[in-house]
Amino acid sequence: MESLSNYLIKGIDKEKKLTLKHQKILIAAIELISEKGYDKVATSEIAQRAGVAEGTIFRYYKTKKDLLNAIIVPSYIKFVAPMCINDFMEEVLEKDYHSFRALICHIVDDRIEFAKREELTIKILIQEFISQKDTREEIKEIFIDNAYPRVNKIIYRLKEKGEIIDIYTGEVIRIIISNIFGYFIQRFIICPELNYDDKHDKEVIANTIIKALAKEK
Amino acid sequence: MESLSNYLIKGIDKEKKLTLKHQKILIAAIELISEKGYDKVATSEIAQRAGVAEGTIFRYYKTKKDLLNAIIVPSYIKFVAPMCINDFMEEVLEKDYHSFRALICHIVDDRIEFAKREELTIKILIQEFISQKDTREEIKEIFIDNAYPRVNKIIYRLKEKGEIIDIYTGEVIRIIISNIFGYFIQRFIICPELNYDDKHDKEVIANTIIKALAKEK
Amino acid sequence: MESLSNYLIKGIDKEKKLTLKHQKILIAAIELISEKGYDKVATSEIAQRAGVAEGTIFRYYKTKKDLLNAIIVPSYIKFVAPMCINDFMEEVLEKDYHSFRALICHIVDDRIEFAKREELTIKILIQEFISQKDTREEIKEIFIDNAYPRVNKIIYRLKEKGEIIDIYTGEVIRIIISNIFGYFIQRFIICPELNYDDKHDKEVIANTIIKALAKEK
Amino acid sequence: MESLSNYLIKGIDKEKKLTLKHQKILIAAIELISEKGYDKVATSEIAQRAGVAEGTIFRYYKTKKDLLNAIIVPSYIKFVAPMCINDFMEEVLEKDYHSFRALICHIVDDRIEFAKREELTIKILIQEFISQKDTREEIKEIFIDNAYPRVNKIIYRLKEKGEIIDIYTGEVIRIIISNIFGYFIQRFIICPELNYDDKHDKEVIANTIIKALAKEK
DNA sequence: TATGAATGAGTCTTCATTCAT
DNA sequence: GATGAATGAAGACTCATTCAT
Repeated sequence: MESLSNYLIKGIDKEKKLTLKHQKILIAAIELISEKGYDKVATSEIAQRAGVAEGTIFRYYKTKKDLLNAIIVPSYIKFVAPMCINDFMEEVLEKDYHSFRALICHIVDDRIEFAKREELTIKILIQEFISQKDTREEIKEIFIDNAYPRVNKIIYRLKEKGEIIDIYTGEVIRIIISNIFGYFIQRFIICPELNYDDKHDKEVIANTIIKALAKEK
Repeated sequence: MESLSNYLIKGIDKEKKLTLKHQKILIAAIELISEKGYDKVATSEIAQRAGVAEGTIFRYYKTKKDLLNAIIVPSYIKFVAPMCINDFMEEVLEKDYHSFRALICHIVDDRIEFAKREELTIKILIQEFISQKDTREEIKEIFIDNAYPRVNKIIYRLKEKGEIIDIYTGEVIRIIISNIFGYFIQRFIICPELNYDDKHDKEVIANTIIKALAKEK
Repeated sequence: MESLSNYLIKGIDKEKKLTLKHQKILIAAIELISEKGYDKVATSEIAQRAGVAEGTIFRYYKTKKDLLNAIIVPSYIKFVAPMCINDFMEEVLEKDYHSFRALICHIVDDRIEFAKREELTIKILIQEFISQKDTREEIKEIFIDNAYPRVNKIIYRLKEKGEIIDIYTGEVIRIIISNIFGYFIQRFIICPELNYDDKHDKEVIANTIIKALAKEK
Repeated sequence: MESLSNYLIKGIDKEKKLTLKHQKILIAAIELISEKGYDKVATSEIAQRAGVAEGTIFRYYKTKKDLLNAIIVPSYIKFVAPMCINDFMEEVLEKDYHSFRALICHIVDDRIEFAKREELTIKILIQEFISQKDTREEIKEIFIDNAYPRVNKIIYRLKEKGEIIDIYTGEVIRIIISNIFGYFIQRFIICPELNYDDKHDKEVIANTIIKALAKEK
């Protein structure tokens, strides 16, 4: 099985030009896995929905697990990527009095929009992250190597500027992630049958995080 | 398979006096499932760790799924039960200015202590709830039937008294649950290798929830 | 496993005084096996319906197969017995012109009455005879050893007297049995939901056999 | 499991070109089931005799029961089919004085020849029909839907023409079937070790049926 | 004598993976 | 590249039988 790290390096630009069959396989896999979960989907089922022979899947992915990674990892990376881009954060942080609010509002808005676009893969990402130990370990590793140092620096800066309260970085991250992913889980997994008012929801989530973290002045 | 609702009614006190083998099976199952996840554990493996013939498992549980339920459901019920007890909440709510803070502090403290005691089953509960659709549906149903009406009433009262902000009940619940379970997931699933300072953590979580929900006065 | 022959010898008078539990086991077994077939009934099921512990069954019958034999064999023996009793047949045969008709009518009437009384065991007998090779072999052996010589003699006598046509004994037997058991199979196995007019049915069956076998004069 | 009715419609011509392994599986299954009965044969045993992996069986038949149906149903249909063909019967019935005799002789001859060709499947058919309730129900249903109306009409016609005695259709059918299948049971199941003189046997069976049913003139 | 918990071999079935075409 | 038949290990579950109490 190829490791997630490999995907991180060479994975993304792979998507340039997939063959039609390859695309169909990916789409079928994403649909089915998001419906039933990785372990509950047979490769034969994916092949059937993709209109492809079962063997063909194994031309593109040496193992079933690789196929899962091909779905999860890019999605994960795209999800975390913004936090790895220097300029964006820096810029936000240099701004005026409202910068922390602006930062959180931006993150919440951006990530919810992203999750709406990639609903199925986000759903898979969450489910596999929670239930598959190895997937979790690999994603965790990617996070620690790539996103964490940067995020840590940003949070450190915010604390210095007196924008946020003085709790551990891990806690700040947990509070942000819990509230955003708590929403995803409610919306995409527990109650997908309800209607959601994006604008209202974003506001509530952003406010929750801001009130929890912002330093009272 | 017996329905979860049956467990709700008659399940808990069942644990009076299990035979030794029965206990061993439960313990082995809890350990293994919490380590690897329900689908990844074979009944033969459970039997082996329990020092019991495979067939013996099926004397106690008609199906493997029943065994899972015997683990998950009591745990879930005990987790949710406090919210179903009238007196407790009522009492807290009648208190003075600090009542909402007291309520949240109590819930957070109580549930974290509970989760520490039942770490393995809580872990299983979370993982299966997220990854198994049917488990989720059943638990959801129990919640809607039993806890929701009561919780709704309490939240309504808090809103009336001007203690908490005016957002939907679902959102209040999500914020509370996200932050508590977000902590559990971090502590028990993602980073179980770290040390945790209970007192500090409870404070941070309680504060997060309170700041997010309390009405500014 | 005890052989059928043993039952033949010592089996019947066994029924003198069965304990209550023993009786209940037999009754439960007969009901269940006639409903579902020997292989489809679990000993645990029999024990349950009999209100007896599973182990108790094995006090009375060393194996499950022995239990089946205890049901089948007496039923078979009672079914075949009349043909082994000298006096009855002799007597009939000595009678006047209508003797062959009388014989067949008597057999048909007698065996149908018997089958009605013992419907469940007859049903079991037929089913197991057809589907279980070893049961069949044992019953066949009993027939060849006990009933056949006698029956053969009777048929021979009837041929001599010009009452019946000159075909092989085996064929005579087959024609009689086919038509009687064909009726049982229809009545008890294929269409048990219909109502049956005993008098009419006996007539039809007897006539069928008589017309087929009687020598035209 | 595909319903028997589906087999009725599309099943027969399926046999065009089975793969070699498929054929081997069918042959092994037919042999083993006819020897020991469906319930007594393990799929692993079939696989072994067929020289095939056990899993291969399940590529061709979703369940073991489906495999049984694949054997029984075509055999049953071919057995009953002649009675569903208009022209044949019509033609026979239009004939002269000997038409009823001709009809029965034809049926007896034809069906015995068929049974000789398909001895093993006929054996399976009989055994499973008698012992498996669900198989019986399905075959019964097919008979009632397809063959019965046609057979009923023919019998009605024969009665009108004064060819046969006035008894219920069900009885006519039973007499015919009992005598033909009684022969099969004797020949293929009870005493397969004997030699049979086809010509003689056919005559005896046909005569039995004719004498039983024909109206004396 | 009666129990019923325990056994473990045996059953059907699934499915990721391989490979000859 | 693409196929899909074939594999066989592994899975959940059943049940006649035993045996300590």
